[in-house]
Amino acid sequence: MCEKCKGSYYITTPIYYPSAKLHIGHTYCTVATDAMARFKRLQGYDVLFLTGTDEHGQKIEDKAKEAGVTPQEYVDNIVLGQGGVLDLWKLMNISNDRFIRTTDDYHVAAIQKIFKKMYDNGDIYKGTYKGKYCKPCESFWTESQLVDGKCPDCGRDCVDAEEEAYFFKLSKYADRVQDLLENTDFLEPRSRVHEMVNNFIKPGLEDLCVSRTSFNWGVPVDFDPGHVVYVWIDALFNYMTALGFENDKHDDLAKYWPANVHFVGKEIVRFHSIIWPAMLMSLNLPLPKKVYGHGWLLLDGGKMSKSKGNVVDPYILAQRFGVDALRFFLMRSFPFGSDGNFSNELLISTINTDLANDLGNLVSRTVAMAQKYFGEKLPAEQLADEEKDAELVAMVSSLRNIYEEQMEHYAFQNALAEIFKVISRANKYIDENAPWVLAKSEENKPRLARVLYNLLETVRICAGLLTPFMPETAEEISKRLGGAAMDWESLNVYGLLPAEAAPVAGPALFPRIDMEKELAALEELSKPPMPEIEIEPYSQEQVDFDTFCKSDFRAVKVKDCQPVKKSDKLLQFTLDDGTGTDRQILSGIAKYYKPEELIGKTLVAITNLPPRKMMGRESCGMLISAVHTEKGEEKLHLLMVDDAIPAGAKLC
RNA sequence: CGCGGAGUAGAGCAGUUGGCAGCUCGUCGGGCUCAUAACCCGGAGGUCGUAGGUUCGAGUCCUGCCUCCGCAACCA
Repeated sequence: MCEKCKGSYYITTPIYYPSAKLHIGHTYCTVATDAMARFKRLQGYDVLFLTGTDEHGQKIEDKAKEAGVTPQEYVDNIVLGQGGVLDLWKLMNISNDRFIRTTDDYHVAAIQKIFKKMYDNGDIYKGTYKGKYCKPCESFWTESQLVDGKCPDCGRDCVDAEEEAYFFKLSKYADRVQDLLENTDFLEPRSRVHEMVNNFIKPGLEDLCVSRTSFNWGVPVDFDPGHVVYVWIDALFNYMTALGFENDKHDDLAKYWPANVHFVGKEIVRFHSIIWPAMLMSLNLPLPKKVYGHGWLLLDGGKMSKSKGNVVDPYILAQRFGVDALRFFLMRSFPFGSDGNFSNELLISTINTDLANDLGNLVSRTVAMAQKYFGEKLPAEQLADEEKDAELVAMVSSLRNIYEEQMEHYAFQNALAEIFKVISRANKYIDENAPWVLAKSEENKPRLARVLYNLLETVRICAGLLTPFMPETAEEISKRLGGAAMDWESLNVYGLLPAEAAPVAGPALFPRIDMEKELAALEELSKPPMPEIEIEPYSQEQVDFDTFCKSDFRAVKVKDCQPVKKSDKLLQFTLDDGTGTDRQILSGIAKYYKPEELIGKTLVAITNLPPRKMMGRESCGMLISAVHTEKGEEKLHLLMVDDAIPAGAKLC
């Protein structure tokens, strides 16, 4: 096969759930996929790069209701609106060929056909979702969710109940999926395989409930009104409907399926490595060649989450530091397969060290010397020095293949490290050859010209290989070198830059960032204006007097208070409630109080709540606290009353 | 004994199939003046969490233990 027709390459990101704006974690995954897609294009593959959004489900329905809009309006705003998903990918210079939304007409119609096909072949069957039902709560629970055989919400008895639903025969494919995971390199990194097999396959795969009747915002099951297709089939098949599977919108299935790789976050590895292959097996379709579960960006050592309020906004970072710098940082700093600790300090120091000091400065000093010593272009007469040039030339000559090897294994961090080893070597080469000394005598001009040529050629190849990560920077460097070639083949041939190269000066590619100042500025920006004190909105619903009177509030004295083992939230109280028998109550307030400081206090408790087990211990009642929010942080104060009040005194 | 991951220099991390413990930042000393106060060289700093085992040889493989993180559980 000729070099220029290497065949097709299909790569995907997950389709993201637009229940809120996307953050740096989504950006990380998409940038990685983009880098891989651009790398494959550079190599000469015919690439299809797909990303999109997964727009159905209960949560979106709820969010839309909250916002007072239709679900469609809600997702349209987050996907298409200003600062939305499409805007973000445009800003980040993402080169996706297609963007699929699960609300697209062709996808919806295709999903209905797929569902019917699996129903017709017997792998989807109508069954009953057997569970426990709590009548007062109107909630379904599985056996394992029950606490002591009672409703986990209210502690009351549950009854056996059945609800009609469709199931996919996942269990039928358990053996084949286990074989796929254990005996092929379908799922990478390898460490994820153990997790999947031990956690989900070995305990026994149950058939999967693939429809819902509890909400409407989804693809309707067209032959059974009232049921909507649940996320598994709806979302996972996007990878195929986007190519024209069961629809006429596209016609690339033969060309691109099976996918070369699905990049997914580790939280959805399970869906992609177990459920997805099983469904494809059911339809007798080829499986994707690989699923790669990448790590997460952690913040302060923990998961990023909206509730923690520590979500990093990619917009702010891209606007302050530049898109290429941000893309570079994400790929350079973290091994793709494992978690990494994100921090602004690391971001800034990476930009300063690699991009400003090493790469930017190398380009700057090289171009400046060429112009200073030779004017418009280098002279053709050049003198190589075998001994002095050998190491640099050898490193640059072998760089493309070393880089390629790393890229093929999704080791972006290592691929970039290899490039920067060469950049570093080039800076050293300048020192070794001291061009400013050579420039002092006319007879050394040919040698000087060759030294500068070697540097320019090094920059050409390094910049070319940086294209997948920093497309704009690579293009700018090509211009600075006088329009240097950076196609894949040329990056493997040392000496392609014309001897009479005519470099062009320009402003610093990556100005150094003042760490202290920048951190302070970011700190300011990331602080959303938090109200000093925030209180819970008042209830609009009225409670009738009789119902209220049923609540038996009592003053209680804390006899003892202990932390609960293995729980970071619970405290166990032994209380004197005036009856002569100790009352035990568990309360999730360990974050706010040290156990010992509560002993002896007089508190208020509601005593006639049904007992409830927590972490295996019984809690008889609830301690009353005052809660509010202060600068975005939840605050809690136990109600402590006058110690003169005797234990058991009724509050009314 | 729920599942999984991690513990390597002051900080952040790399160490693929066992073979002289490395990188970046910081720090200390030196060099250079082309360049973005940058670049180059050198020094200091590690009982590789811990105890045992396999081996000629273990950061790497095996076993026990400790600590941290994620999932799960729980948050009346």
